[in-house]
Amino acid sequence: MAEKFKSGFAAECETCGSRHKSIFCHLEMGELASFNESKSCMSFKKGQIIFNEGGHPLGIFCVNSGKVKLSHSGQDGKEQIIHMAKEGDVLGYRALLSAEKYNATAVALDDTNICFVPRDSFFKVLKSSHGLSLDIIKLLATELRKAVNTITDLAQKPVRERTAEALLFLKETYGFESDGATIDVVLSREDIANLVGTATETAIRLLSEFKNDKIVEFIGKKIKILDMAKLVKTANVYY
Amino acid sequence: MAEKFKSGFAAECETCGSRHKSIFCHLEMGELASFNESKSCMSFKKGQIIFNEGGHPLGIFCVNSGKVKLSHSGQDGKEQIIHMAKEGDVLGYRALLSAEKYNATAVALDDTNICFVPRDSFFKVLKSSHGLSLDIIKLLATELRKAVNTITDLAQKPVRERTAEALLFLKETYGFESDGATIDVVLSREDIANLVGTATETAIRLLSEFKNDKIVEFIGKKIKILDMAKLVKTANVYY
DNA sequence: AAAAAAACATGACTAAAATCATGTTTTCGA
DNA sequence: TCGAAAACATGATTTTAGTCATGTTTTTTT
Repeated sequence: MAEKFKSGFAAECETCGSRHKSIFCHLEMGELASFNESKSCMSFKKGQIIFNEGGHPLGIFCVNSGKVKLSHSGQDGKEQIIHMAKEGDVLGYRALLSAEKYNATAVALDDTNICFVPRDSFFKVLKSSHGLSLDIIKLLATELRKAVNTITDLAQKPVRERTAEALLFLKETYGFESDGATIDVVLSREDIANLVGTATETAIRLLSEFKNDKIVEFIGKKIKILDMAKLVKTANVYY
Repeated sequence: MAEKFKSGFAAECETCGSRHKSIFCHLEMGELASFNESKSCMSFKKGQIIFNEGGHPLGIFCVNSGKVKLSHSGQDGKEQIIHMAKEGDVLGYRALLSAEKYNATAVALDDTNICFVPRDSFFKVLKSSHGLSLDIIKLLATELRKAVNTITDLAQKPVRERTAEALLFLKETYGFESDGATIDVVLSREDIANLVGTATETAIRLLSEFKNDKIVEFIGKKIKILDMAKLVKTANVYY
């Protein structure tokens, strides 16, 4: 039993708080027990790689706490951030479900606690639980809509608007700190550029402009939104 | 019985040739019968709308013959083509499965024959067939990977490369005519631009350049690939 | 604490692609 | 079959964003 607490954080899947925010929220206790028996818990320090693009998926990763960026490598190795994960998110399921290699690399942005559920366990439960299948279908279908919207944005919106949109996205994903205005995530300018799909210098310049326009303020490495209305207008979205 | 042949083309789902190319290829005869009873067959002339972005999905569309473009409307109504469908493809399932409105508009590019399977029928079979769920999961997961690759391309590759890539994509999707070189689809330059994610004039110019470079030739409204190796190189892909 | 390495910032320049303008060709409907 | 509309084409210009260069600040490492 003691082995389950290797990293000193995880209890049982049955009582895991993150579960209720995840695709496993509808699982029954018996099904969870199957996960619990086979799962292993891991801690990743900021910057550590959770899995690598091109690798073979051996299971799924349930984020218990922390933040994770998922990025896909383009032409000359330039990375494109395609997802930002937080507590309750499950990672690595897409590759597993389509029986492909990982199409993205997952890197911890924070110290992050993750439970790993091996492939066989996951598929065993998936095969027995039609409800889980339907939930996964819903998740994938929703992700696909988001991806299509991102495609249209990239094809049609100028970098300035997309940069503003990225800040709104980060706010939606990670929320504000207790001051109700500072986005609760630390990213380098390069990460922001890779999320927006632009050059690092351009992202830096645009964020500086937003600062001059009193739309945002930099609090250490974090970004505080001073004028949400103006940010939304800059992003050119109905928000 | 005669009602089933309204449009003079469709027989029974059980004997439908398109089925084997579709997500329904693993369905059993009993399950197909359920589709067959409730389905209705429709014909669309070139340019007709099959369903509209923003509309509520009432069922799924199985393409029996013909070609369909799926496009998502951006900011000022500029359309972004997000999928090109052909015989065996199923349309409208994403919105239905995520219980959302259509996120794209489907337009026939050719005279197209389509079977419509109403929502309830589809879900009835989906609920009873775990195999179908797993096939749909696989389909969605694969579509999601493709979408992520498109996102990276749009963010990182120049228009010239993406235009060449679009031609390769069209070749993959619709194949060649009997001459083994002419892509078997008719698209306007505007459509190609909306597929690439660029201005119509830019698409026109680049295609003219490809013609001057002896990479392609225009045969009426169709595009003939003269130098595949050069096209692949222009697209900057390992093909 | 000093040195090295990232990360951030900004200016100057270049290249890419959009926009605007105009003309020609093709397609389609009356 | 004629006229209008749509599609195609191409030149000129402008805008946008990328690249290159250099300097400063912040972090990290020794």
